[in-house]
Amino acid sequence: MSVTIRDVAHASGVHVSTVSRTFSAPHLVNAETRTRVLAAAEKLDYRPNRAARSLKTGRTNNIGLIVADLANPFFPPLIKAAQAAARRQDYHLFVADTGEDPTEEENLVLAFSKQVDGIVLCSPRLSNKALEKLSERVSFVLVNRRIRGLTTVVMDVAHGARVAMEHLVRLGHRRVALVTGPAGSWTSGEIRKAVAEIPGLDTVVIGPNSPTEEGGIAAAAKVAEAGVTGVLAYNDLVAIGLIGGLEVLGVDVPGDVSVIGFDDSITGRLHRPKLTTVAMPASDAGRMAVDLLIQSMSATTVLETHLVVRESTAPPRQAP
Amino acid sequence: MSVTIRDVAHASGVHVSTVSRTFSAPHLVNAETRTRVLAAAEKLDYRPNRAARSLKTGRTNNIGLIVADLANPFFPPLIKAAQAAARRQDYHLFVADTGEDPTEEENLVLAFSKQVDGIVLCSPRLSNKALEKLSERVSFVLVNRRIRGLTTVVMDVAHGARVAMEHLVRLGHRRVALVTGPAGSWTSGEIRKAVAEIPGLDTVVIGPNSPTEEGGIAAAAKVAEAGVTGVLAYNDLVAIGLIGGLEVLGVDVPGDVSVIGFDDSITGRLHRPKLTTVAMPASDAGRMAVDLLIQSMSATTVLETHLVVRESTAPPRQAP
DNA sequence: AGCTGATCTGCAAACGATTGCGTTAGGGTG
DNA sequence: CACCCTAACGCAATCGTTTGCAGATCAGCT
Repeated sequence: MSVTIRDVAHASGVHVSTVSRTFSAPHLVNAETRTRVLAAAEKLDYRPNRAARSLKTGRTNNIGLIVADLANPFFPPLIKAAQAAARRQDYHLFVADTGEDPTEEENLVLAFSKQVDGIVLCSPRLSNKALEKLSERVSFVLVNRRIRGLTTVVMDVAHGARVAMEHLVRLGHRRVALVTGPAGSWTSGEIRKAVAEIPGLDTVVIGPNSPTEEGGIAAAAKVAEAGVTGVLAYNDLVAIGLIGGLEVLGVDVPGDVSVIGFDDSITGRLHRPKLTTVAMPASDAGRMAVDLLIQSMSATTVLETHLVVRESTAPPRQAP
Repeated sequence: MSVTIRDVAHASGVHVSTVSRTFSAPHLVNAETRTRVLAAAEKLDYRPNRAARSLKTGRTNNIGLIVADLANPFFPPLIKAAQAAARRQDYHLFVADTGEDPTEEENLVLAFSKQVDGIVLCSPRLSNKALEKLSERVSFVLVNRRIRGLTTVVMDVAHGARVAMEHLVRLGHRRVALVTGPAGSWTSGEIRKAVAEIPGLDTVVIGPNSPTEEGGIAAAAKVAEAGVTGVLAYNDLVAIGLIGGLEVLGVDVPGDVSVIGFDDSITGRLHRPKLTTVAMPASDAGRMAVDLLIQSMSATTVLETHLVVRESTAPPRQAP
């Protein structure tokens, strides 16, 4: 059927092992032989059978990437960067989507485990215990979740949240709402902790919420009732949903309430009013995660975040 | 190392072939034996080695999905649906991104070809000839590209374009611009042809353009100079970029110029002014493409599009 | 000439599953 | 009772590579 190492061996008059070596350990074969083999391989259009290779070696040259929701604009840049990094080193990337469901997350990890050299797990919702257990079966890198002993790359959301809140304080806001994400979200927890430590700020926590536009819309009424003049939302989608919801309630952004998002996603960037948001280094995270995986390094990397001030924040209406 | 079919055979007192059969052809093994084997497999936490299986069978249970740009909001819903459809049938999905580069597209197809049972190729930029050649090496389904003999699922963009233009005509517009996509784009060509056939409409074609926000911004000046009162843009990103660019030039949308996008992407949906756009059934396309691939059916499927009228279109300022 | 080492290549055993074929046991039929 | 048939299972070859080991060749040195 398809052309194998054996055909190449025949065509170039050497043993199969020599052909194998010209690909996987070129320095072990004579330069002249090597060119002869390569020529034959080229002529026959030979491509190694990866299944056979990984059966023998135990490695697959594949990586799995698992995210909560492919359609959430936060992830595509991360996936894109991860794919590019993988491809640069001759790895291929499986991508899957848990639909925010921890059980499905576990199933996916198990399903991938026999077929990849490692998994990049973004914003996992599984418990620490479950993740530690899984890490015995397959190596992985966690993104935006910190667990002792597991290699992780996290974005400094605490810093981002602090800077965002300081921005609101500087504008004159004194009472603000934190519109959080889903219950199990590590970043949501980090943000909450960071904000609690900020002095001179009265904070009301609204959540948990779905990390989508709908989540933001649903939270609008509570925000309006909370008597706040500023909001830090879990992500850009929530911020946008919230702005829309507030608009319906007759609350103007940024006139009556200032809103800050998280992510700096394309959807947020193109929204009007232009969203003030905490930029997350999603591309860097994707790239670093697969690089760490391929080098099978154990490390915990912290990536910086920064505030992008645009038009959804302003001083409160009756400034003190 | 890891637990194999042999261990399960030992533990349940049968031959390996019986174990194999309890998984791949259960009806061939006695019910009692089967439960015994399954119990042993469960206890040992056995998972079949897919590399070994595909080495023997020649099938991989993997599918490749290739898109032009992962970060373009048009694709994530398609990818999400494709992944879900694949997973439902115990397939896994490789995802890759060509960066709009035909050469990379070909490389990816070749790289995937030995490792998947088929490829979903979205909006390919390769020539018909090249695609036909490639289709001899690996089976694939084309999305939004029609080639005789290859199985495809396309969205009826011609219909969408006609309806969009009729919408403009009904509002009173007589001279409109078509802001096209990249040179090799099949959909761009279809739209162009469809629009050319519409009577009573003076159309100026502006392009090719990058299918991004930047592409739209770059086209703004030409649109402003073209003396048109309506625009059909290649996609939502281009439409949004265009609106932004026009705004800078002091042209109001929809006051001075009406703009229609394509895709109905999340980014477009959340934009202000709310974008009038042609909705594309991206999720359906993703799902259908992988279903067709898995059933290895040869077919050409046409998916409907429809116009979503929102706020970026209005009658021209001085109505006739 | 003989020895040592370095290079290069061939040999053959794996890796873990699938599958055509052969064997066995048991039941049904004439 | 002899026969055939079927269901259930074992046997062993096979998929395409990799890799430890050993043999062959040759240069350099004593």
